[in-house]
Amino acid sequence: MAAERYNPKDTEPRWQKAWDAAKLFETKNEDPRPRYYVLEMFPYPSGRIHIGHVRNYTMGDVVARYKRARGFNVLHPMGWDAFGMPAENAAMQNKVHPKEWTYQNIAVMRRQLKLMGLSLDWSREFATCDVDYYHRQQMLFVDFLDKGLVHRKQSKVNWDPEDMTVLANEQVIDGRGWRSGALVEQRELTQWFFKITDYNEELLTALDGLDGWPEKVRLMQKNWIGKSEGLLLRWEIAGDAPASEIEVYTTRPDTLFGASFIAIAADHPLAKELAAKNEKLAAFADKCRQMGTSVAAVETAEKIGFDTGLKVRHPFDSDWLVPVYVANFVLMEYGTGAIFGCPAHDQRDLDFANKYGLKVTPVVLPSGMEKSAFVITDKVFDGEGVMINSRFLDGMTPQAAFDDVASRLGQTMLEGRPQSERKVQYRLRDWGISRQRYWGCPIPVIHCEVCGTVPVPKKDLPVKLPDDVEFDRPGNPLDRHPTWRHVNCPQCGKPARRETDTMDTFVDSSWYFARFTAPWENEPTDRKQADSWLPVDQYIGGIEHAILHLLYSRFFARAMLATGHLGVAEPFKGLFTQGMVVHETYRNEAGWVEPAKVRISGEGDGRKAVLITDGTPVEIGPIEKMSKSKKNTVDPDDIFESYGADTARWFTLSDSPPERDVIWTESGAEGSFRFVQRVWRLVSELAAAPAAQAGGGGDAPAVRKAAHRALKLVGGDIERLGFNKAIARIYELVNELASPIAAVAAGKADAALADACRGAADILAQLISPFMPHLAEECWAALGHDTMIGTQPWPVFDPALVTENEVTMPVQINGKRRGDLTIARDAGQSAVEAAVMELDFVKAALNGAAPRKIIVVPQRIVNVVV
RNA sequence: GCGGUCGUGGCGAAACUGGUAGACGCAAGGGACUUAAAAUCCCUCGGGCUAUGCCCUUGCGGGUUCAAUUCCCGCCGACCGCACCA
Repeated sequence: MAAERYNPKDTEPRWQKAWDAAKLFETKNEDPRPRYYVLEMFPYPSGRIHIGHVRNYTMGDVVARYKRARGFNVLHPMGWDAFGMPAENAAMQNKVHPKEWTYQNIAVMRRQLKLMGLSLDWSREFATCDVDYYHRQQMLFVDFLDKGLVHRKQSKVNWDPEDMTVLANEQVIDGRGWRSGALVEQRELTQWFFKITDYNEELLTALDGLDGWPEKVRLMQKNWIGKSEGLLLRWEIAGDAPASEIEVYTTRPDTLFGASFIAIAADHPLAKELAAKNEKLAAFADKCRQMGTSVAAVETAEKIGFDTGLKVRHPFDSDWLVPVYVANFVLMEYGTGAIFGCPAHDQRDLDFANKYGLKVTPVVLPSGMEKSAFVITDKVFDGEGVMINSRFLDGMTPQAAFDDVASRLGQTMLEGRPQSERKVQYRLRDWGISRQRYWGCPIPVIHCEVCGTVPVPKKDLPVKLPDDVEFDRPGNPLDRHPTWRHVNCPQCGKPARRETDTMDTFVDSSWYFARFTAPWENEPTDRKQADSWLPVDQYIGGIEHAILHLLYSRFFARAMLATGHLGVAEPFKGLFTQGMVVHETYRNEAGWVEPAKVRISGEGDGRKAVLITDGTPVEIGPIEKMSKSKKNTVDPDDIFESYGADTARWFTLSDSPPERDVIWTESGAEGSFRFVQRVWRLVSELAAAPAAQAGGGGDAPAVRKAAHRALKLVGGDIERLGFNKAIARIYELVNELASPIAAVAAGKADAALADACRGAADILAQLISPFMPHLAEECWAALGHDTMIGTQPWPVFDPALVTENEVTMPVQINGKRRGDLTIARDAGQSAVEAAVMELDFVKAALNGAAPRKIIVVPQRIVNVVV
């Protein structure tokens, strides 16, 4: 009667085949049931999947399987974010073509993902480097161009000297390329840009409606868009100068009477003109530019300036002359490249003023402080208060003063124009998408000397990447290709040349979710299908994409809406950012040591690690993100091989909340595997139990109650993506079922208990099915069902089974629990009070006196205050 | 510097909307079964004490409340994002 051990190597491939044969996870667009779209961020085909992918895709799969069981027509597709630099690096290092390298990796990773038993619709699979896909992306580009959403301009760009390509602002992290880590340089280049700034206000305000997104991500996007409301303010230059005025941007016009200098950027047109005639200034400007290239320098850089000798007139007092400096902390890229400095209320201005001995006049007095006691030395005041030293603004709040200044200067004229106007400024810049690389989507444009830049006509699309390219030198192979770039102008027919830049790979991932809804379509999307599937109900991926990919996709949806390819503006209704899988690190004199070679003993501070082979000590390092260099990786294939996919799936969702990192431990994985075996043992023992029972007791209602309670809680937990909690509930249920099932298996229970156990086991199989689908199928079959559990509806929770007529409430004396009271569920306040007064420990506490108060929270708690 | 998140046993963590703090898992210790091992099962597992009970305990210090891990104020610490953005 001893049950055989569960063998995932046998069951997992068997059930995967059965699902495939039944086409269980292929989604039909014609299916009339309500739709649910769950998507995990598609992987870059780097070579092999890592355990982080396992966690990410398991989360999506749990949701997909659960929603399917709840009666939804679920779309759960998979594809490959397949263009990008690593393929070219591999080409250069290993003499393998990027295409070959990429598709080989895809084949390996597809096989690995299939081992996981994910309920994916593989019939919709594509890679972004498929001609079919980038063809449609080129169609989108041409339509965007036509609609004025793409433009070409010369600008200062971030140049990654190692990857020899341009990077978007979003791809520069701490002054370094996000992929290469090389220090980024500034270069002037002509580039293609998507006009994401056309949507800055909308991208900002629509964030409020994204209540299915983590607050953190919304905030990060909000800060990235960086809206500020202020005033453009024109200052007349006194005396002879190359210009007659300087325009500044300020968010604090209320502090205008605290102004003590004007500062302009080294790249400001006026600064350039002055520098042309002033060698010292030119040298100073050069110094500023050099400092500007590295963020590290900016952090420590001192505020320095150069007095131009120019003076401007204060807008409210033409006799008040303010000096003009060129300063290193003013950016040409933001606002007008010129500011007015109010040292008392801006820390940078104060540092600058203190260095150059400029006047510091406080104009906002903190509420409740005496004017005489208010002194600014080296720390500014930037809080709320009341205006002082500001003539007609005195006594106002800063907000009122802001409005007063805006309205007055909006009416005074300077050279025929209002002296100021309200201006909303954003930090967000247009998205530069040109990359000087081969392995990307070609930008479908032709440069003609006569006609200018001409989009490739749609009938001539796709512009295919040539296969015969050389990677023997750095730079863009498309540029060096002998024939590819030569083409006749589609307008005039004269010889012209192709654009050789390709698109940023973030373009590819900005609309793939829409393509999945109809990947066979000739147009980029099938409007009917896209509109009814989108927005994605639940999107799951890493927090590292909080800005880049998620902001670009939101822009793309709007651009596709404007060009008629989509009917929705927001691509992702629900967003979940999952944590990583991390692992402890180990090292000895020889360097990092693989976890598999280490044995651990002891606990707490006394934990010790030794090398298994010779017992020499190993230092236990910090828990870190898995990386090859620290050798703390775990290969999913090894896990599948020794424990099976179900164990890996179960473990990566156990213990830690999904948004937090989970620590991979060998003992934890073994624990999960033990649980797999435990479930199988219980189910198979129950299935093998003798039909004739010897009678005798067991609490059948308690078994049913436990199962239904778990059913209710696990369902709720999955809905809220509380996978770790759902798993804890399932453990609880199994603990509760263990001894009743053992009794049934031993033939020592009556028919009622046996019946209750079979019902509970059915429920258990269904509860684990989203997490461990292979085990669930095996149990379901063992329990005598001839269906697949993957086709079964989620069981209906029966509230009557979990409510009881009596409740047990804790009873507190002065807020401390002293005992409990079991009483009818619907007992009223007075009945509870009366019952409590009869309890011995309450009588003892009262010692004959009457209680001061009795608080009764029905069905919850009683507190007696003495 | 600005903005945000979070501090609970040896460890990962639970605790619905202010209502029994530590569910569940890992590790550890003890025991049963076994010739033995594996597997499995049972018990203990925040700290203290004058121990059938009582006291303390959710980073620290205050406050509100009958009642605080949860709300408020002030510190300390960790992590994340942005960063000369006017």
